[in-house]
Amino acid sequence: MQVASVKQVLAGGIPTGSKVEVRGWVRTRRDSKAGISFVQLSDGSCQGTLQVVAPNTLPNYQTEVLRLTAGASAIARGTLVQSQGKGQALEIQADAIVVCGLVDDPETYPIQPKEHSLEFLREQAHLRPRTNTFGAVARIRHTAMCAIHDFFTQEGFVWVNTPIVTTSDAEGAGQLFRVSTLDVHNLPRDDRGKIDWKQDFFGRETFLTVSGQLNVEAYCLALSKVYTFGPTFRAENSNTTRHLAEFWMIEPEIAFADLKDNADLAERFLKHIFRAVLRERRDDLQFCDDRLQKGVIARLEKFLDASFERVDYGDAIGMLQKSGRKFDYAPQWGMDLQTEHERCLCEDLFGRPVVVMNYPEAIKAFYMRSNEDGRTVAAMDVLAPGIGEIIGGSQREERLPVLDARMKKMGLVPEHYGWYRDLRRYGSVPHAGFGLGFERLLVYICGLSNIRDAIPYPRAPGSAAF
RNA sequence: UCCUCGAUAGCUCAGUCGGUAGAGCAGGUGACUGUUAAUCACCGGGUCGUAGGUUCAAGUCCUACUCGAGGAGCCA
Repeated sequence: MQVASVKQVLAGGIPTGSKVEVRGWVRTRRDSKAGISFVQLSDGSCQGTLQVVAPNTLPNYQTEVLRLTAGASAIARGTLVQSQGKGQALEIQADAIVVCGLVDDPETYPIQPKEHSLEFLREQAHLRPRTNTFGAVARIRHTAMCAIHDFFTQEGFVWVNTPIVTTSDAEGAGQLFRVSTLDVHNLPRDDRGKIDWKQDFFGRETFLTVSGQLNVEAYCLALSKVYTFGPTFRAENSNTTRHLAEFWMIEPEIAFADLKDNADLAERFLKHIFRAVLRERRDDLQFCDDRLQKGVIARLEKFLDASFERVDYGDAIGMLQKSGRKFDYAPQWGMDLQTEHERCLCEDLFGRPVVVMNYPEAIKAFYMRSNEDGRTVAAMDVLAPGIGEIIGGSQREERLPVLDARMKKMGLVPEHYGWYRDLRRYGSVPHAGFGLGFERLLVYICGLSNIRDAIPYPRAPGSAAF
C-alpha cells in the first residue's frame, strides 16, 4: 500500500480508487449516527487537512477511534474516493485506523480547534507547530531558506561558514555572550587580581559571534562573491517585537563592487525570495493573508513589480523636515534616523521599501568607506514598512591609510586588527556587503507582528525556555 | 534598561459603587445528523499571578515582586 502525504493526496497526486496510507495528527473528530466518524488528519505537509471516514465496523471503533481527540496521532489505511459530502473533494474510506498515541488528558491539551493568541502559543513552543499558523510559518521559513541558497548559487556565490566562537566584537558595538569553560565559582586570577583568561579553553577571552562579516571579507577577497548564513548572537537587553538574542543572519560580500552594486544585489536578492515563496507556498501565504495580516500577498507582488526607492540620507532628512509631521525627535543632519523617522519614510512618504544611503560618518562603524565629501560614509539601510530596518550594509573601506585614520578617530587600536588590515595590504579591492536578519524577513513575508513567532524556539532577554 | 497596559475555569474574555464568581469554546453524558469551527440539552471544572496591607467585608483599593504584551533606546 502506498504511503502518501496529505499534500500529495490533496494535490491530486494519487488516483481515486487506489489504496493509500496516510499518517498524521487529529485536528477534529465528528461522529455521525449513520455509523461513521469523520477524522480530520494533518501531517504538516501542507496547510490543508484530509478527511478520513471511519465506519463503526472497524474492530477498534469503540475502543480507540471514538477516543481520538485533537492532537492524537493515527495512521489511516483505506481507499481514496471522491467525497460523498460537501466541503472537500477527496476523502479516505478507512479500512483500518491504527491509533499511535492518544491524548491522555484531552481537556488540558493546549491546541484546540479554535483561535489561540500568539502569546499563549509562545508558551507552548513544543506544540505550536501543530497549529495552522506555525505550520505555515515553518514551511515558508524552509522555502525562504532554500530560496536564499538558490539565489546565491545561481549568481555564482560561495557559502562560507564563518565561526560561531569569536574573539572580538566585530563592529565595536553590541553586547556579547561570553564563551568560557572556567569555573565561574572559582575564577583563576593573574598577579594583578584580574581574571586570567590564558587558563580558559581557547587561551583567551571568547564570545559568540555577532557577525561573520569581518571573517567573510577575507574569503570575499579571494572568491569574489561569498555569503554567510548562520546563527548570530546578541546579548543586548532589547525587549521589542523585532529583536532576538539568537537569530539567523545572511551576509553577502562582493568584491570589485560599490554601494550601488550592493543595493542592486539586495533588491535582486529580496525579489528572488519573494518570488519563490509566492510560487511554492501560495496556500500558506493565503492563510497568513486571511488570518495574520490582510494584504501580505499583494504586498509581496507589488514588491516584485516596483523597484526600491533609493534616497540619500541627507535628502531623507530634508524630506522628513518638510513633511510637516510632528516627531518626538526633530530630524536633523548628523543624527541617526529614529524608528518614527524610518516609519514615516517607508510607510507614509514612499509606501514601500526604501534604501537610505550615505550616512554621516560619526554614527556608523569603522569599516564603512569614507565618501569624497569627507563627512559621510557609503552605508545603506533597507527599511521595510511594518518592520523598519531589515538590511544594513555598506561599501567597505579598502584604503589602509584611511581605515587606520578612521579607527584611531573612533578610539580603536589598528594593531588589534592585524589580519583585517592585511586584507588591505595584499591586493585590496573595493568591496561591499550587507546583513539581513532572516527572521525579520519572515515577519515581513508572513505579516507577523512579533519576531518571536518567526523562529521555532525564540531566545530573548529572560526567556530561553524549551 | 525606561515608559504604559495587563494577569479571573484547559483557552478567549465579562465581572457595575468594595458585599465571598459568569459566558462562549474545550472536556464528559445524552439526543440528532454524510459530518465539516455541526446543532440542541444537561454535567463537571476557580486558593481571581505571588506576598503583604487598608477594611466588618477585597477579583475590585494600596505597596512590593513575578510573568506577559505594546512602545522607546540599541540593532539585523
